[in-house]
Amino acid sequence: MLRIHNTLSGQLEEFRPMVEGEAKFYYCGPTVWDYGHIGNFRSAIAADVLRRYLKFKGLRVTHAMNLTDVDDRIIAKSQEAGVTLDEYTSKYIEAFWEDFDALGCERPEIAPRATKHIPEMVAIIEKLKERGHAYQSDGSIYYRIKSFPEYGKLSKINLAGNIDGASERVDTDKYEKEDARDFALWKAPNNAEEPAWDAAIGRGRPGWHIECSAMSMKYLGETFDLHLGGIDLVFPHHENEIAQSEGATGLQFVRYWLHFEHLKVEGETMSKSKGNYYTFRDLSAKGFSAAAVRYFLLSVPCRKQLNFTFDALQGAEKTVASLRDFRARLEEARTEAGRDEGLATATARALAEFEAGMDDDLNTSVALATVHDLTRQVNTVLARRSLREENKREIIEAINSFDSVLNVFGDPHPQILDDEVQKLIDERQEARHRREFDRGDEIRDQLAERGIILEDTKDGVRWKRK
RNA sequence: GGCGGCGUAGCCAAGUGGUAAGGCAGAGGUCUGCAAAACCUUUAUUCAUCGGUUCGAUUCCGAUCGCCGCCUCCA
Repeated sequence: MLRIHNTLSGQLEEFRPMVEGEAKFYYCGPTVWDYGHIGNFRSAIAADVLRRYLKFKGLRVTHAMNLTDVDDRIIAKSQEAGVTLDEYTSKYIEAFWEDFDALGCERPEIAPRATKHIPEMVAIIEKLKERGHAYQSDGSIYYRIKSFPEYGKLSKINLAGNIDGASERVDTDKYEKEDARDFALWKAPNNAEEPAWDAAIGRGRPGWHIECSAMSMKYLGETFDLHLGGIDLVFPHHENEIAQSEGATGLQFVRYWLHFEHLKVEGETMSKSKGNYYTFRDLSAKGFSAAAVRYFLLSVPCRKQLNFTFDALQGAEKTVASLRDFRARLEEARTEAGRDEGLATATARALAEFEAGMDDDLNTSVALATVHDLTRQVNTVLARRSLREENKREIIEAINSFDSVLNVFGDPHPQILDDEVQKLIDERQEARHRREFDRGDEIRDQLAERGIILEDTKDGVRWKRK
């Protein structure tokens, strides 16, 4: 029984999908120009872990996510560069999916783009106007917050009080709005050159929030199970999505809202001005593996802040290597027939504890702890070379189950060595048999320089890539 | 000013009203020709500080200090 913290109720709730055996969720992805930093990927990986866990639970998953490909900044930057919106955004979008794949995330079923869904947004805006939730002012269209009394139910925000308290920072005169709290659904172009769309509601471009309402409802239905995103989206983005969607349909929009906490870097906010802003590509350039980055980012439950440090990432690198080696050693292990009951019990218990941990609001820390407990126990048996056939099969199955959710074990099947390296390894073995250890060590060093690490075991020599 | 989150060993951290998971690093050992890997042992009388409630608090309450986020445009 999966229990998740629902931002809407502020409580831990049992997750019950609308349709038995099926889960539909939407994940608000990053804006194209900001796609690559590790905070965004922490959220993307958290969404991936949820997706994988729902499948682990036997649910059929429909997952949609977007990358925002139109906003004021994108428009400004594309104009600066003298290219079309599409030309400007496509390189970021390609790069995003490359990183997404590298980090072991499964692609969503649906990855819609705002710029391809203008008519759907316009349709919602028209409906909102009909129902009195929207009004036109100066060529732009705004949402009338007064018309939606439930406004604030997600973020629990008390706008009236806040705007008074923070009034010195709100320049209300700047807007042609009935109320400072109202937000734009459709924006009139600032100038004739600006990219814009012609629609029945006028020439313009969509406001930020309307795209997610339009695309999520188009692909997942007017009411759907889960909506996820970074905690910074709670207000105003998701609050406004609720106002738009529920205002237009009169139905509950989303049943469970999940929000992921932010990443800190060395205890501080990650920001470009502080010089502690890291993208996944920055870390790759420093030699860290995607597997280690993934492991680190998912090692703490996504509802908790996580402090990124290079020490911790270094540690993740070691851990991930040992998991990968463990899986390889397990697959290669020689066995005797039969089944050790103690180990079988430990395997079953690890699976149960893993699931219990994940069921508890996706507690990946607990899930990983059970994985480590099991691998240590199995390593002990492997070291004694006393693994039984039945146990091996069960343990491999358990590891595959863990990894179907976490995807941190890496590829168990070693790549093929080229002939030249194989020849050196053979030569070293012969030298060692003649007890010419200097020659053997020389070859070992030589191979290490080429990134191939040798380990001598009772069953012969093993190799792995650094 | 309003609202919320956090502060646990050198690092990343889980967690609970009943006496501190896990990973990395460290120390000692086993194995090895030497390594590597793996295993074994070990590493917080203590959970920011100070009070309170309780038979008992790291866990609940209050205060203090420190860090993070939202409250404005933009994703």
